[in-house]
Amino acid sequence: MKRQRIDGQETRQALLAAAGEVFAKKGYWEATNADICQRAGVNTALINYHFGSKENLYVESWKYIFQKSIEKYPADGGIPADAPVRERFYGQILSMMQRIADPANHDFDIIHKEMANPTGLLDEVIREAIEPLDQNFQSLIRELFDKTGTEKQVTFTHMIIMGQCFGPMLHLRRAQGGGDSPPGKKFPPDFTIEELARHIVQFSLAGISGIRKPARSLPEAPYSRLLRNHCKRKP
Amino acid sequence: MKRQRIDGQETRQALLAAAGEVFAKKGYWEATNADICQRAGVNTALINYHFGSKENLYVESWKYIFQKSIEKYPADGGIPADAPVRERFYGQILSMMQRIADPANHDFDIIHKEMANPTGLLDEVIREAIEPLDQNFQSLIRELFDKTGTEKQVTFTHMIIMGQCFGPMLHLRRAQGGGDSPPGKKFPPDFTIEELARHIVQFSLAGISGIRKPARSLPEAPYSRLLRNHCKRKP
Amino acid sequence: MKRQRIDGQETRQALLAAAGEVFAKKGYWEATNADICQRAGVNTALINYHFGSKENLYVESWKYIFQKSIEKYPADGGIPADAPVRERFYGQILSMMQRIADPANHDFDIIHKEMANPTGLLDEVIREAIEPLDQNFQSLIRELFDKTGTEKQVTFTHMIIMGQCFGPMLHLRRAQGGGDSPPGKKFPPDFTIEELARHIVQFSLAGISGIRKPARSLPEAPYSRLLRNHCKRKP
Amino acid sequence: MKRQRIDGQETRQALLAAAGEVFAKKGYWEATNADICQRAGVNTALINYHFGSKENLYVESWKYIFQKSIEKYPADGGIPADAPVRERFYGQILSMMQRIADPANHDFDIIHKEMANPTGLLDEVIREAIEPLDQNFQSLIRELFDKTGTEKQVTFTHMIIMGQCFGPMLHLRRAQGGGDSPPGKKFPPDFTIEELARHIVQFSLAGISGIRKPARSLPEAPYSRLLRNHCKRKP
DNA sequence: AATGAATGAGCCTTCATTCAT
DNA sequence: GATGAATGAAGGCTCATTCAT
Repeated sequence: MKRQRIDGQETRQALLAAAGEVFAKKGYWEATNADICQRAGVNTALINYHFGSKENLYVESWKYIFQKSIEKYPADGGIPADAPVRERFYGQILSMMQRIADPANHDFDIIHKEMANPTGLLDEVIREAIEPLDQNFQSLIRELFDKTGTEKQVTFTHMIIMGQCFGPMLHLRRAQGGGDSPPGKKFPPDFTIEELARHIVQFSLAGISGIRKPARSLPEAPYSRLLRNHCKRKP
Repeated sequence: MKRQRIDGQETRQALLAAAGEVFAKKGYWEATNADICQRAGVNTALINYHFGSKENLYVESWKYIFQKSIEKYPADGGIPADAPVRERFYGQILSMMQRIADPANHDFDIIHKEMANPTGLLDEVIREAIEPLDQNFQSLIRELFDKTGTEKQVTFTHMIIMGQCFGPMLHLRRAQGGGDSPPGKKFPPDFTIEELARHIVQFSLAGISGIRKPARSLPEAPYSRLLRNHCKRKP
Repeated sequence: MKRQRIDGQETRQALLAAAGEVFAKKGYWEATNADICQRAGVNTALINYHFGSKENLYVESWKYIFQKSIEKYPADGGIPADAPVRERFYGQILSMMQRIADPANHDFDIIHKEMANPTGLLDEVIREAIEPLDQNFQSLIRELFDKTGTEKQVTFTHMIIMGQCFGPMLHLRRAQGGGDSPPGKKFPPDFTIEELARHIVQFSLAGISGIRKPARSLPEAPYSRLLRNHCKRKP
Repeated sequence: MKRQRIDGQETRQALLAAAGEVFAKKGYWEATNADICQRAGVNTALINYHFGSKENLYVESWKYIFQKSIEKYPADGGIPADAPVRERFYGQILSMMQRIADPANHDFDIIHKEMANPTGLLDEVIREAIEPLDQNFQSLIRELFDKTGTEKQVTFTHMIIMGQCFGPMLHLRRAQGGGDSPPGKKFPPDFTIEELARHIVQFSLAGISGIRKPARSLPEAPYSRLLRNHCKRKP
């Protein structure tokens, strides 16, 4: 009993969506073709028929779900381009966090797994997708520095603000994922993404100000000198 | 031709170390016993002889490399307990980042992989190892708030400062791992861990001040109202 | 080069039959999947494809060969239900012995191996299959006692008549299996199953009569008293 | 820390005894050298040191436990050679059954496993041990026939009386072995070996009489003719 | 386009046996 | 005589992929 369709598009899409979910949940290596096809309700052989290989499906499915994800949560968070910079800053941060936090979205889960356990298969496609967003965000930070920051300060600040956004989201995703993994005491019992985003914005605006005109320069002495200095970077 | 050793401890340690490297590089599922034993230069069956199973080796090897790691980089960063709080803050952050950045250390790589793709095997042992450090750090942040912060503010701040530290380190580890041009395109060409740590401290101290007495409350209007509000939290 | 079949049933049956033979010959633990698949002429992985596991194949194959066996030798031996009890007695005994003796049948070999070396995997399925036959036979014995026997006498008699049937069959199976000179040194050179069955019936009918009205009670004295009395039964 | 002994005899015996128990419980293939040595409290390598191989240990251990067994329960059951034949008959049967039923004895368990699942390793040694007992018993049966029975009648009778003794013992051993395997409704709740032995003797004496002078010849007609006649014996 | 069957490579584990001490 | 460590050969099972239909 074959489920014959007009063309393969329906099957293709079912596979792309199912693959996104399974890859996001289990990662590339633990996910099996059988898993994916079962969830998609199609025959196992169709992955190779439509995509040629598991690797290809992996790439295609990430592109697919990332596109859906970015459509649902545009990068600017809906803030007009002529709004004050703080508003746009808040908009981008909130949008990013909402995109990650939405349990229906899986693109970030896969990115995270790729960072932890790279297959290398998504390197190029993720870079292409993320780079524009990244540069957008970085120029916004540069704007917040109001042309007073060095390049290095901007880069560092960019990196650590991204860390502020992603870090807590990892815990949130874990807490969402399995009902068993302890959310830990870290999460206040009643918090919203908006609240956290506002905390980050407030914290970071003050942080940037602190970088721009250090109230008191961070004391170099007396103990800091003692700190060991093991890892500079690979020669 | 049998390679006989004085006692099994030598082999045990070789396996623990090799396992740490391989698990850190490939993750639990991609790592094969053959990989590990080849790197340790021993017979495949010895994993089961010495540890009973791959799972057990995984747990034991993480405990082993974490202990080495924490010995090399003590949590306080060498700052005495009676030093000013800012010094101790810097000490903990630098120590944490150095511990992660050191290419000879693999404990964090495994933690990261566990967060992205949990096997569950390390849940208990990691929690036992990390919890004290975590609470130490959190009480330090509470101290920085000088009893003025709410519980939620402290928790949020803790979470995002951890994010500041880890976020950049993830990119650094990737840059170290692959043949990518070190220290990765994301990093300024002449950066050091100490420099970044100092940036984080300066940024965060200002951020905490900003949270404690907000210069101007973050503008709620007019655009913020437009922001969508999708994900609160699962009840 | 793939050997494609109309449907999997052909392969399934080939595996069930081959498994029956191999399990009967070697027992569960000595039998290897490779053995079975080689005999069935199929790929090793097909056991897991069709049955999920070696254990499952074991159970399914026993059910399969037992069904074939009982179809070939119905329990009543072809004697109508209204025939005299002695005829039905003979019928059941002969049928049972023929079923065991037939070199094409393997269900009893497996039962015997399970009794000697239980895997436990067939416990339920064998019990379900054997119980009705057993009760049938026991009620027949009760009928032969003509309501004069105690419950214990009936039970004992049932047990030892079964022993009469099985005991010789075990030797016969061994003689069939090995290159031993058939029908084995234990057997008269010109014996037939029917002849042995008739011997058992004649012997047992007399035995039952002897139990019902003991000609002379078995002498208790004088030596019997000397007999040691080690094993009563575990309390 | 080596447990040095004067000579290996102590270790040898410990291994022989432990091997007997383990082989009896698990059979040759499921029993592992590690099992046996653990129970004997000695090092794994000693099996090969003292016996050369697992196979050899198997043979030696059976000889060892059989000797112990036959010493404990002499074949004649303690009945003098000049006692009446019925007494001696009873003596041999009871002795045989007690030897099997004694939970401290394992020789029969191994014999049974060898019959069900022959390794072939014990063929010769068992035959040598059993043959004298067998011939003894057979000549006793011949005596009971009082020179009236044909050779075939004596052989058949011998075989089925052995079956009477062994059959019930198999159930008993199973019931003794694991507390979980259902003893089944077959066993009267309160029975003793002596009682059962007496039942067998009474039954068999009557049976032999029935063979010698059949009260009424077993009816050949009308149904017996219908009985199928599949398995004569292998050509 | 779609399916179920089939394949082969590879993984973790077990275990009798051997070796150096 | 005794020990702990080490070895290598399977064995059961998984899974991406291929093939005939």
